[in-house]
Amino acid sequence: MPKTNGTAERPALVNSGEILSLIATGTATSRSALLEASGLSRVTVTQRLNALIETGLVRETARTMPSGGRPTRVLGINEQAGFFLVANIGETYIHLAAMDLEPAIVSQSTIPFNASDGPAVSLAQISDGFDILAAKARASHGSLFGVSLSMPTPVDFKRGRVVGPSVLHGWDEFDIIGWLRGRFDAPIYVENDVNLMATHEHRQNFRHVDDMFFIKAGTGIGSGIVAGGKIFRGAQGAAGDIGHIQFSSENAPLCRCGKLGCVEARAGGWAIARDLSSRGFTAENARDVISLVEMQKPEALMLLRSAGRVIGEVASDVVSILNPSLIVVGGTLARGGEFLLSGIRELVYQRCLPLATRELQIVLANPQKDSALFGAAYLALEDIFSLGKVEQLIDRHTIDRARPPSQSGAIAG
Amino acid sequence: MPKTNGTAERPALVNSGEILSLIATGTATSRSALLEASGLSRVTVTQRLNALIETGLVRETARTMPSGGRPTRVLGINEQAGFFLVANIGETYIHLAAMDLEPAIVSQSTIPFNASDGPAVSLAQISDGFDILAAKARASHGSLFGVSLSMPTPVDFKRGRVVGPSVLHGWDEFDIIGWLRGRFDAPIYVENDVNLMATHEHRQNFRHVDDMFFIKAGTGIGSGIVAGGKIFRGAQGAAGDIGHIQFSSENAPLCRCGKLGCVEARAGGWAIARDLSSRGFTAENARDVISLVEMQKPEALMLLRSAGRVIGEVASDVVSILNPSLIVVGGTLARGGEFLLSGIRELVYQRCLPLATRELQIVLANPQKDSALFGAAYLALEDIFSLGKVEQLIDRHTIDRARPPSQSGAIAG
DNA sequence: GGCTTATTGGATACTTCTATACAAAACTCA
DNA sequence: TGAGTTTTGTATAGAAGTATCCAATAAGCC
Repeated sequence: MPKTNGTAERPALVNSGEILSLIATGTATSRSALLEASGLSRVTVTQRLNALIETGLVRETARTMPSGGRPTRVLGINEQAGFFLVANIGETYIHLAAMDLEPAIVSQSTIPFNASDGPAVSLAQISDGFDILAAKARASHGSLFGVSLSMPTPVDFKRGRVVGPSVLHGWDEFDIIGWLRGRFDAPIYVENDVNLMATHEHRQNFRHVDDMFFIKAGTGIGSGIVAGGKIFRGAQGAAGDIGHIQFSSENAPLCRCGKLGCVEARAGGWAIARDLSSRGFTAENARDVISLVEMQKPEALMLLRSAGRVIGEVASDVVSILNPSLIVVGGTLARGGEFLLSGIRELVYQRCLPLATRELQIVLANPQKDSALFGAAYLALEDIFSLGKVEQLIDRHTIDRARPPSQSGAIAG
Repeated sequence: MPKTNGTAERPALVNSGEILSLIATGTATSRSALLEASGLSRVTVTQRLNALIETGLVRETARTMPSGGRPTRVLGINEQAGFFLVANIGETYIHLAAMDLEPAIVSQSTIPFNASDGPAVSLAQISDGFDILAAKARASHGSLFGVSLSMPTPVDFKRGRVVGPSVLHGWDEFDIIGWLRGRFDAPIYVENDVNLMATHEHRQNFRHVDDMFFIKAGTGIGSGIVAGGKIFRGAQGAAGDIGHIQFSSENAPLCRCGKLGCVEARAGGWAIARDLSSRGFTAENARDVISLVEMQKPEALMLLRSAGRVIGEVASDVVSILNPSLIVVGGTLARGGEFLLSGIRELVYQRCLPLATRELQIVLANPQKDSALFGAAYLALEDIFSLGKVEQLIDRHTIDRARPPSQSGAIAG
């Protein structure tokens, strides 16, 4: 007896998940590549591919790839077959967006964020904002494929919770996924913002780099580890917490965390702002620091370069421990360009053994404001299209399509 | 047309690799577990399993597991179906062994090692030693399944070469795998000894820990990273090189590597021996240090504890960066027990955020001399039985068995 | 000992996938 | 323009795997 789900009337769809996964992840984007990658026969691949194209999930793109003979048609997922709802929770605002499967932003909005409101209130505000974006997106982009949240705190990814004390009082151990499941009928993801920025940078610009280290130098300092092409999270999801590594020395500055001499207290945006303030400038955070840097104030340049050396000190530890082939420096301070980078490079090349540095690249991230949003979309995208879970997506999609031909416009609120 | 290989006459063997892999890796060790894990039907599993048992690769063990009804028979690979040749290259000696698939040592030998001989001479000596061990092993343990080498230097695992300048002059970039392929017709592996010790410790005692950090504190200091259950090697295979992380401070000691203030120059066995010598003791290496510790010499105890604090300093960096759930301390200095461990614990708990330490365990490794050998065996074992490669093994094994006629002439077919 | 439970083996009809061959399509290059 | 090359589609027979039913087996439990 066939399964009692969306694939019931389409036998060829039953096992087509593998094909969809290969296309979505970019592992195989032509019919012949699919043949090789899947190990299936041409008959089977053709059959399943046609079924997928029929559902609208996959389409033939206009592009072709030269082969010597008849060029191969490039396949891709139809970016408009579904959409994600993503949110980036910042310090004082929340950035919401509906994103297609490219991923690209379809529509977006911003709402104020008050950390003291607690999770239930803020999640309700986010959900309300999502509802508005979803109503628009549903008209042009099919159904909701996933919800993905970027948090400015450590997150236990598996459990979908903020962990450890942080600026977000009341969020610690709050069941975010559980709460959102009550409002949205789709897979839900919660992840730390730095890991998402690292994901975006990797997928967008360095997809073929196996081991990458991403440093976010902003008001605070954090990092994301890409090991074997995947985000490495550690036991509690706290991996990459380089901001509070301590260096012992005399007159170690006091950190926000209560310890002395943390990296962040020496090189974070707030620490540089602190030092600039004591020299008579007005600066509170990383953005203020960068403004002064852009005005070419010598004190700001000097302090930024010196911050680079501090970050370079941790970076050299990381290089010794992880031996990445690429370090990407992002965050607000990265807008300071070479003034920051040169200090990092200096320390890494000074301290690390040549074996680890001879093929090491240290570069700036693309300054992009929505990096965490894109990372959040990639996270959802890749999980949803992963081998074990695609079949669910296919079911979901075919059922949704079977329902209304959706011509009549308005959606009630 | 059937494949023209060892499985030609046994159709049921053709796709039985998955079954074998599941059993060998311990993922599924009973018939019902195999059914679930493989997703195949019982008929197919039974058929393939029988084929595997017939070849002698798999056998039913005497053990059973209670189930409420008829207990399930526990399956396992037949440890005597094949053997590995493994070698651990030390500073002045090479430890050779033939190991079964348990893995357990079948027979062993030791030959002197002279680093200045160069790779060709030493590899020839190793191969000669292997030949003797193999001749014995072949009589009782089937055919050679793999050759695995443990090196006291950084190794680029993928390319099978020693990389970076080290104590082993002439070995840098020498094609070890290529050389050994001329002598042995089996897969060949070369890996750094610390990674192998970490592998052994993980597989033997902490198989279900995902993220583990292994510190080898001996004459030198190194480490092995287990991330997601697998050894993490980094871009050049140089990951885990914590011995040469520098701490800036006044009167930083000079390291063997030419830099100032490396961890090894502060806390390595040779550094403690150096400090003990300057206090009138006779000590050259980690073993000498431990002898003095075992004699309860206060100076030795003090220096060991202080070395623990230095190691703890790097360990705390590692905890911040990787967030492991377990740190295992091995190597000769670990024989100093709590005197070493307490210093490590002290610094880690002092420096790291509670989130990262609240479930962190810091323990001593089992003091076992052959740790690297076992690690080398596990390395070969797991690769050979991995999903993509088992089929080759089956071919190889069935051909080998078909060749030497045990009784007389032809096998009925 | 009988009852229950769960594993294990085997036979059958049926579904799914493959191998193979042939044909058409779409590009390059001379 | 036509030959060469590779991709793509489809029909067919046959191989491989599954579902299902029935039966035997080996424990624990009362």
